[in-house]
Amino acid sequence: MDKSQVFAAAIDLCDSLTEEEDALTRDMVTRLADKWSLWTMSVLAATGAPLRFSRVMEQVEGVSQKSLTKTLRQLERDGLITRKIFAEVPPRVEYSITALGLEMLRHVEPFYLWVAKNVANFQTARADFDGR
Amino acid sequence: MDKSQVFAAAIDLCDSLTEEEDALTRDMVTRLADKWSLWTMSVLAATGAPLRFSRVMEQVEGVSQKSLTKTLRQLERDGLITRKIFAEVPPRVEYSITALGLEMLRHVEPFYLWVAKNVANFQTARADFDGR
DNA sequence: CAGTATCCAGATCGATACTG
DNA sequence: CAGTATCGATCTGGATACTG
Repeated sequence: MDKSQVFAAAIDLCDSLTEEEDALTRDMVTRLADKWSLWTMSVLAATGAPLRFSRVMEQVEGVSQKSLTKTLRQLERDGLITRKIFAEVPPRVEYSITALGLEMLRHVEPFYLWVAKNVANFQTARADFDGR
Repeated sequence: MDKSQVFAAAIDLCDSLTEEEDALTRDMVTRLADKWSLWTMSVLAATGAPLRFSRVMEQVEGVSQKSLTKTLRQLERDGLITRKIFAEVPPRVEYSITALGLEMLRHVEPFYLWVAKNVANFQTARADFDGR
């Protein structure tokens, strides 16, 4: 197997991006890692229907109101979810996953599953490393 | 299409993990997103041969010595790269990608390519959002 | 050469309190 | 109900200086 071919396509593609596009790509990858984005998206996808702010907050256990608000705004800004406001009293706001958001989840899932499946490998690697 | 099936496997798998395993899984996903890990791994993979610290630093443009050291240690700890020290003066240290590291890159690549290909979608989404 | 040590700026996130 | 505002602890990463 030729190691140099792994990720080569990604590197080539990366080189073809402008600085701005590259920064945005990084940004999207980074989004994966922040504490609540992926979880929030998966809740909206799993529900398959619009969800109010408070329902999302219930399902994303442990998130603070502030962090959830920020997470939802970022996801909305990037076109991964939609936010619909109803002019009612008390106010109602509904969040839904978009087609782009679903696409993103689909492309993340294989990687995520692989990591979870290999969790034992990482545990032993760390044990070996720490016990040296 | 049934939205509720997207990412469902990941959620199920996630539920089956212990708290410790779940934390580790998050950790690995987070590793992806930090500023230099993916880039560093892709450099080692693309080279396909052991690389000295200073060579890695040249190719991962913009990384500081401190950040590169930290990145390399984390990757080593997780079994994604190896670090070989030669008892010479001046000291020589060589880094290589592992099979596990290559596997990880292979599972990340599709997602990464998808993001890069959709960079225009994200740009217009942001432009729409900001101009409202 | 390949780090370590120290300092510092900025971002992140939770807790808490307040509001249209 | 769905936020915003503020504070503080914690983390991240860069710059700089020093060392086996």
